[in-house]
Amino acid sequence: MESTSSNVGYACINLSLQAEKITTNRGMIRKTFLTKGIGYASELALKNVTDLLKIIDWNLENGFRIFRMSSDIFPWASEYKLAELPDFPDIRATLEDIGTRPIRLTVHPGPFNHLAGQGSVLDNTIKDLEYQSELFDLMGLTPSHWNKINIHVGGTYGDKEATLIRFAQNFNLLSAGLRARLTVENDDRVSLYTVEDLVPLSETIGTPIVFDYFHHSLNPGSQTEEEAFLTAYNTWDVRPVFHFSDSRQNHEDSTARREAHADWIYSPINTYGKEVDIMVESKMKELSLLRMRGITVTV
DNA sequence: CTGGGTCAAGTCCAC
DNA sequence: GTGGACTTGACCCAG
Repeated sequence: MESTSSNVGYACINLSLQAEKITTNRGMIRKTFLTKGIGYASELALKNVTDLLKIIDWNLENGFRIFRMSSDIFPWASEYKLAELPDFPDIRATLEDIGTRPIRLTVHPGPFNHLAGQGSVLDNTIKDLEYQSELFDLMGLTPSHWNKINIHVGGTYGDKEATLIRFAQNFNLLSAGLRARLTVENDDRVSLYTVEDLVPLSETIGTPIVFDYFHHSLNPGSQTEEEAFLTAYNTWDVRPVFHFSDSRQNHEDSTARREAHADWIYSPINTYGKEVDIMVESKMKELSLLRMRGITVTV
């Protein structure tokens, strides 16, 4: 459901509720899945979805109107169809309930998704992404970039441009709903993709670019932050979602990897006069946003 | 009940 | 060449 002004949200985990065992990350290792099968997967999925609704309602009560869902709500989702789960009727009813809430939901599927990949890598990617899209369908949400399914290109295979062309070709293998939801994000390492690198892809397949401020700072290419921000901004057909985090190395632990995210947020977020939604990626989750409130509002 | 070892997936990179 | 990291550590079991 669309809201009319900029929002700030966080990803996957609510630390306040996690302390009360309210979580959407219940899963199992392979051995357990092989022993217990989809009956147990169904049980965990129902608990995850039930808790997802609780987290969403907590968000609304606390003024958070955008949230990134975990990609692991359904354990071993690639191994069955959702409708096969014994608890599917309850799961579906809960997802429908979630779909009525006035909050912008997004997902960021795992780093194993490589749409430019080949063979089983590509097959697994399509399966995973389609399942994420099906979740939004079950929530009754019309396919659009409002509920983005955001991924990285995931690798260059030794040839950045050829890989983007393969990504664009494989994009045509996806369902219409998934194509309407997919977005791509700039990478944090210089061997991978800057915002500028992703522009031709975006122009070819109409997929908006998610601008990640921190990744840009580590891999700016030839653009300033403002230029990359505006380049990405102009690829969107709804209000963008951009990612923000601070550097752990600069703010908390000088020995940390340069790509590591800080626990908290220290810097103001410059949105260059534009209305955008901000997905904050900090280890302290909603706590960092509560602490940030009133200090760094420059939207 | 907890600490430690282990855990689906692909790619890149530091060691 | 191995292991860690990635959008998020969680699961399992021996003790």
